[in-house]
Amino acid sequence: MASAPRTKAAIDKQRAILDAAVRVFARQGFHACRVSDIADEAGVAYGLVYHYFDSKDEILNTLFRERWNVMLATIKEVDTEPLKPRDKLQAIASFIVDSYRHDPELMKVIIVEVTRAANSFGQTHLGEIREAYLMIAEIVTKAQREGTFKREIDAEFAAMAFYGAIEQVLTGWIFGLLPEGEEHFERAKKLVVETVCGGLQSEPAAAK
Amino acid sequence: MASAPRTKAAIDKQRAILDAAVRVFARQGFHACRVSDIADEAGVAYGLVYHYFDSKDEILNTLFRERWNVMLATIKEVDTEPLKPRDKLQAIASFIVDSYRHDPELMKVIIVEVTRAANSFGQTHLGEIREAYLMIAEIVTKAQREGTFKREIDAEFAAMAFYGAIEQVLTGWIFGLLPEGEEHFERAKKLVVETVCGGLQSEPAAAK
Amino acid sequence: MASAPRTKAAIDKQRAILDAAVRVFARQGFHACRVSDIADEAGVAYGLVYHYFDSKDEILNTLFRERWNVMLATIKEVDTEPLKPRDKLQAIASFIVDSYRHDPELMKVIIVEVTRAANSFGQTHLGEIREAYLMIAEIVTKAQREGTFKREIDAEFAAMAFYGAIEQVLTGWIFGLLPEGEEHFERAKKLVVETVCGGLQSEPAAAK
Amino acid sequence: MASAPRTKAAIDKQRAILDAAVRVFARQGFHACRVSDIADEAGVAYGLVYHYFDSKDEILNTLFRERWNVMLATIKEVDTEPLKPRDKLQAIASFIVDSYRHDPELMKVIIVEVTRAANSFGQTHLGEIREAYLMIAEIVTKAQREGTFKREIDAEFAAMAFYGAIEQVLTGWIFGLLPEGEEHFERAKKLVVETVCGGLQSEPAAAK
DNA sequence: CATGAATGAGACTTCATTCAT
DNA sequence: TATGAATGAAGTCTCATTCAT
Repeated sequence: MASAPRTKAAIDKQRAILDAAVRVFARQGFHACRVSDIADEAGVAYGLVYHYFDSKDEILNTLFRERWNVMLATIKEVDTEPLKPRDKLQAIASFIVDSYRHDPELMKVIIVEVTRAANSFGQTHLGEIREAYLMIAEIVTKAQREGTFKREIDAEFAAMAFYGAIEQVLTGWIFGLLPEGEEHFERAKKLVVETVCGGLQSEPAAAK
Repeated sequence: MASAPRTKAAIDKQRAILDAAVRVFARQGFHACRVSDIADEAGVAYGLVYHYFDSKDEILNTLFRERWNVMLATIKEVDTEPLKPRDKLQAIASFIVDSYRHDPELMKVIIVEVTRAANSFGQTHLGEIREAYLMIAEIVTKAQREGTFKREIDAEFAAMAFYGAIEQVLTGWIFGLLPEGEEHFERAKKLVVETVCGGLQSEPAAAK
Repeated sequence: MASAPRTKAAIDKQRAILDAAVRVFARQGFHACRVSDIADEAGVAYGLVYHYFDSKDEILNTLFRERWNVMLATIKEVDTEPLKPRDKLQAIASFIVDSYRHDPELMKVIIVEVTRAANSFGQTHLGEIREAYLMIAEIVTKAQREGTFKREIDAEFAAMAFYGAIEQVLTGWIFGLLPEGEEHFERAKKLVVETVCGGLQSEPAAAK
Repeated sequence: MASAPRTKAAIDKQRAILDAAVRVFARQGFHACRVSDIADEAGVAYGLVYHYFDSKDEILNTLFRERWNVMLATIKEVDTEPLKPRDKLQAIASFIVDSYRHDPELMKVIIVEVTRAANSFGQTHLGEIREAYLMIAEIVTKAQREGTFKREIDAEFAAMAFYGAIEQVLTGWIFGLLPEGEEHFERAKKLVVETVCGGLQSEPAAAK
């Protein structure tokens, strides 16, 4: 960080810049926006952005880390609770959907600019991203050991499928391909877990 | 297109540029690479790229359309065949995985630069992308009508989850998070369908 | 000056800033360093630098004038003393070398940033710099009148050669091209005068 | 170099940029001028400067090397000729003065921006600069071995004094402190050698 | 006196695109 | 078709200076 803010007011300014960056990144995309757009959106002078951040990159890195750390902490906490595997996945799915509900622009930025950006920020945060996948895989592994989940589906693979399904639903909202709104968010939480855990097939068919 | 190639040699040149672009986009990312990088990779003069393409954007657009049209055609064809819904999804999953197996760089480019790029190419190709989702959803809808698939999971939603699961597996390969290789590709085809159609839960648990 | 310091403590602060500036200018060069570097080096707040100085330029100007005035005073004094011309030049050479010995960083700054900076500070201080040359030339002129020095070498020219020889020796030390240390400093004082006054040629050859 | 020019016309353009840079650097100083000033002076588009050079720095580096290599070659050649030591130094002094006469702006740039720039370009070209000093010192060393020059003055030291005397004369011209013109140039060539080799003192005085 | 946040002009550099040959 | 020189708009980052407290 270019300069650690010392006063309360300074911290607020830094926050304002980060929040403005979310809006601008979400609206225009990281590459298409200019640092001056962020400054304008935040209502601060151009130079102040560089007073608090070393570069445009660092702003996105900061945004990603802030949110991803919450996610990692959540998954970690969920895993320690006495829940059934499916409920653990349900809690994670709910958290991610709620993250989107709470701040869709931030999640858009994270998904569009980081978790799929194999040549730029995704690479930078590979370790942190992988950590989330591994923790989910761990939940699956435990479920397989206790017999709740099928053993023939590799845990790491299952984790990717699960996470991918959720992220794609968010992508659907982001692109305007799926309907948004309270009820849809709640429904999505259930459905994604029902899909990945219960499967799309009806019971009789599955019982084939 | 800047200039439709007439001669055989010209068509080859254009192809060489497209193929070079795939490698360069995959290696450096669309934004990070320069048009001169593509020319160098293709072994042609800088200006020639502009003889065959109007812009850097058009190169990516062309690459995407070429591949996506094949995908759309495949899904369309699959849907007309007398297959069980799950086998249709299996065929689609196989096609996508094979696409990656056949040309991982191209698929990397499509996933990283287009299907998740909500502010740039993703927006440009939104119609085509949606078309694929809708066709998959249509398969699900029919399956639900005939009772093979559960009706409580919205077809469009199911389509997104299905597609997202596959794309995430490809993303795992792209990022080096999942192991690649013939056997893994084959296994992935089965597992993704087993996960989404059959569910992660073991029968007894599901039967609960 | 931005604000003439009144209290003893204030004077010390201003001195600390000047001393810090010498170190920073010597280490990074005037252009490459930032005002904040000076503040950091001095251990004072950024803004305080501007409390004592109007600009970054003024700091260097102050440093130069402080030292150059001592030099001018010294030359002036030397000239009034009842010394032989060569001894006068010897005294000047000694003063300059001692200046370097006493504060090599300051002399580095003066030579590198001022006396050769034809487009910036050198131009600003042209009058003062010329004054030194003229006083040396005056010594030579008198020596020529009294017959101690050859008349065929223009006094002004001789002054430049003399001063240039010394400054180049200092440059050699600054660049690490000539060995430093007490004995070298002492030796340099003698040699530069011996070179310029006595000449490099051995007597027989000169007597040719 | 950013791009090696291939055609005759391209080489001319590159030359035009270098020549323009000399004028601009000499007039405003390296730091004070902008790349656009160089482009304007050369009558080319801004971007073309970067087509031929990687950076503003590289332009100066190129200018320095071009000239300095000629100097090194000249000194080397002079040293191989069957001349008396003093005549060798005379040849070198003449070459430097002629360099100034031929292209005073280039010499100004080299002296002001490189040979005394201990923190930037001087450091970059330290090796090449030292090489010149060493070759001159070598001439002195040989002269001392054969008895032409006094042995009590270290050769390296003498080389610095000699070179410094010349450079200071050029500096005098650059600053407008010494009169320029054909006759002065010719006179300077002789005087600098007479000063450094013969000494300022008149014979009787030297015969002390 | 002292602090460091705030400002914004300015410069380098990049690179997509055009053009003359 | 083919080449690569030429163009210039645009964006990031720097940093001297100002200002509110």
